[in-house]
Amino acid sequence: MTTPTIDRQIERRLADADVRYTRGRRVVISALAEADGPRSAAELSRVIGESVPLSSLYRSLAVLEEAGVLAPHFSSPGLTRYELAEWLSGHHHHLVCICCGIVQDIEVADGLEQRLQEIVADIAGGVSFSELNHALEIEGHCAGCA
Amino acid sequence: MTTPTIDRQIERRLADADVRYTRGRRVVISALAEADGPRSAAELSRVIGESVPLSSLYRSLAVLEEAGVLAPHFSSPGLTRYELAEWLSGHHHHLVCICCGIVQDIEVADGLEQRLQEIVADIAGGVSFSELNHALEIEGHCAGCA
DNA sequence: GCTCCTTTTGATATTGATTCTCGTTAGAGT
DNA sequence: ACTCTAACGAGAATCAATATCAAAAGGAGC
Repeated sequence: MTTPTIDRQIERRLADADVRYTRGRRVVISALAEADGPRSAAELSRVIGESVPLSSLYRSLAVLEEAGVLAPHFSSPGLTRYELAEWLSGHHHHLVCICCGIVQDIEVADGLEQRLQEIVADIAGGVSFSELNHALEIEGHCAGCA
Repeated sequence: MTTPTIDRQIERRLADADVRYTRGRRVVISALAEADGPRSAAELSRVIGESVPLSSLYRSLAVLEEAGVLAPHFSSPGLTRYELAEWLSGHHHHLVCICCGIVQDIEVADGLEQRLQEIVADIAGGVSFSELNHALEIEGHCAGCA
């Protein structure tokens, strides 16, 4: 369930953006907060039920992404999954199942994460992009598909 | 353009899979070999022109992926980009433009790549996935969008 | 080159995720 | 409670991708 802390942070962020934190949007956030990885509109709808119609669900996801509360994630053909933005959930990486497409969050221990940051900084030094972020995706077969 | 070496490797792989290396498929491979990153069906079609209709282009991409010659890449909502599989193009990572979605390949120097491998191996050790592959995506703004 | 057989092609219809439209409803401030 | 604007929700529209199926092309044997 959504922690009170996260909920208050979202309330503040949405208020700053003049976006209302309505019932439907709270339901979406709550479902994503309970998930252990990014979820698509269809996956969320399955969990949430009919209390939020698909068209509203899609609009809520778009609005919350626009406000910086959600981040999109792409790993399966033709659909977008969403997760809480990193300033809410903490920096993490993903395990992606090649077989069924499900995505699971992983925390990386501080020491490893720091070494990763160094590598990314080294790479970013020689490149024409202005670096903002990095994502390490590890692909494999999940327990269910093994 | 497609190098003769890569072309011969693909010929052999497709022959082994009983899949013909037809004109349309050669055009697709050639366009992807010239690109400096993954490309979608629409992007390829723009380059290739009308000599390969979209329906055939999509089918070629699916067949070539099935045969292990192409690998899909997801970084923009609602579309799949393809690139030559790593056994053809070499292991590499990606720069993803947050703004326009374009993806550019990057080579990572051997030393850095080795450190990256170590980190991934460390992470994979404590996880319920059978690890097969890793991908480091660096997100930022490309030169055109900066 | 010709025949037969199988794979591939290409125009079109279809699916599925997502977005748009627009009249109705609900929130926030007064 | 009143007003004004943002949000909702049902359905239509869009767009990438897939399925269909008759016609064309590749390859093997003669």
